[in-house]
Amino acid sequence: MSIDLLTRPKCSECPIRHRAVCSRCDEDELLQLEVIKSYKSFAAGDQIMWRGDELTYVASVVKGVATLSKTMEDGRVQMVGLLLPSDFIGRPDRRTIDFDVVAATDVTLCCFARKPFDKLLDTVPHVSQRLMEIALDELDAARDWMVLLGRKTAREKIATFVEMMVRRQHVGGLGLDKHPLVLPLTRDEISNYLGLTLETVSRQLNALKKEGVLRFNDRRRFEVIDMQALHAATGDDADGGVLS
Amino acid sequence: MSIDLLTRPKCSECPIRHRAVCSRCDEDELLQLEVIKSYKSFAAGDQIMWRGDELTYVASVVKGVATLSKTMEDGRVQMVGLLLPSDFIGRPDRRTIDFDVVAATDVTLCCFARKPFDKLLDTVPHVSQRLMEIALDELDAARDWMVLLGRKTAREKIATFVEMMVRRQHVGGLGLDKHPLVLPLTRDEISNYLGLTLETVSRQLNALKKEGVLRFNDRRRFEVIDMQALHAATGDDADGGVLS
DNA sequence: CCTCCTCTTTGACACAGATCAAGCTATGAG
DNA sequence: CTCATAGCTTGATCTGTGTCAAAGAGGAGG
Repeated sequence: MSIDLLTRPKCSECPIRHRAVCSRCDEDELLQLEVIKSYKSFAAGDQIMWRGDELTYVASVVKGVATLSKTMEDGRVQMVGLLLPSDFIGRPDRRTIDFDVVAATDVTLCCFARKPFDKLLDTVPHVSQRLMEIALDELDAARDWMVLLGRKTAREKIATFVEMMVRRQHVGGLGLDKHPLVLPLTRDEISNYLGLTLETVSRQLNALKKEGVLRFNDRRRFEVIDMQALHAATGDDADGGVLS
Repeated sequence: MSIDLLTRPKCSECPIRHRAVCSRCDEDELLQLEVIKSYKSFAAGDQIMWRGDELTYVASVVKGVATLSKTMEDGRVQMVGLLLPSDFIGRPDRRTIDFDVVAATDVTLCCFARKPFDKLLDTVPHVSQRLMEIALDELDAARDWMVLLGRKTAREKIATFVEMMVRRQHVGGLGLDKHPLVLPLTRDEISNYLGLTLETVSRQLNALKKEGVLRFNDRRRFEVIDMQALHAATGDDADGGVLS
């Protein structure tokens, strides 16, 4: 999965130092990019980009969680994407974005200036292919989310969300689907992601707790007691469980 | 808008006869494709592709309307896309699709065999760029739809849908945002697109009729009496109205 | 240690939309 | 012309979530 788009740690101990590589040929063709990349940090709650902003750089999430969301005239909010480490912001040939990007936790981005990046796309072959893959992955994710938003019950939405958190942290992280899992969003943010209210999120989360499916230490830290029951509650096909 | 992806009418009177062109350089670089393309027709209701099918060809819709939808284990259905004339089916480097494609009306597709098409992507530069644009357009559309599914009321959903039908038929068609508009989907299909039940769709549509916003001849054919009221009912920003 | 502030939980109640159930209207076949 | 069928409308009722309100954590700063 898109771990090595354009940024990859030079050594695993120092997750901040990335280099640009081509994931296809696995060579440092793009080492030139080293020169023009930079890091930006944002505190939890900071706005990273505003809807309509000129995109002066593209970026990859190194650390933390950011949200993409759209706000209606009257204030209703729908989150349309969640950026975890290794996810990418930016799109070739688009000067602006049509949603807000906000740091949900403290976030570090690895940024590439727009112009050189665009030129890169023309010169190095496989990079644009990689970007296409990313775009299609996002499209698939968006469509799955449409099913969730349009047809799933509150309980199924919550279970799906939790399962997704488990999977993403399992893959990126250290293994062990149990002990050290984190909910990187507040109840309110989760509700905006799932098309619910924060009260409903709270109730459903506590229902799963009461049933012994989840356990919470903190409000944010939890573990899954009964993975099977969790999956059963998602409403998804039986197989989709462990697969990427 | 993506009218001239890979298929463009040779003359406007004969919309069936397409040739492959590169929309960037506007040259017939791809005329070779003439050789390997073919037309397939489907009757309303026909399944065009099944979820998980091997994609042996990519295609462009010439005539008619097709739907993309996902079905949950227990039968709940969510439509995740609507293909109108000039829309494209298929994705580079993906062998399968994860949803069903069904003909909502009689449909004619302009098909290109998979293999030569893939090779084309490697050789002709701007085609893959065009595909990227298409993918990003679809992604934007999917995200707008997420807002609709997650946050809009039944009335807003219906109004948004109708407005979209007006816009799409206005652009592709002959002009005149009035008289000859068609609802290419049944109430049931619309409900699956909007995350509602068919009864709610029927009620909301008739509500708009009773208020004098719409008028129906047929169950399928309608005209917009009060465009402004329609837009006001969508819940969208004031400006988005007439823009592409 | 206390206090403020933000996030969360919990309860009571309301309502939009789902569900269930007839009945209606076209259209096409025989 | 009649019948059958598929799609649509309309009504009555139910229910899952939203809404409103109040009170309970937990952390940060003094």
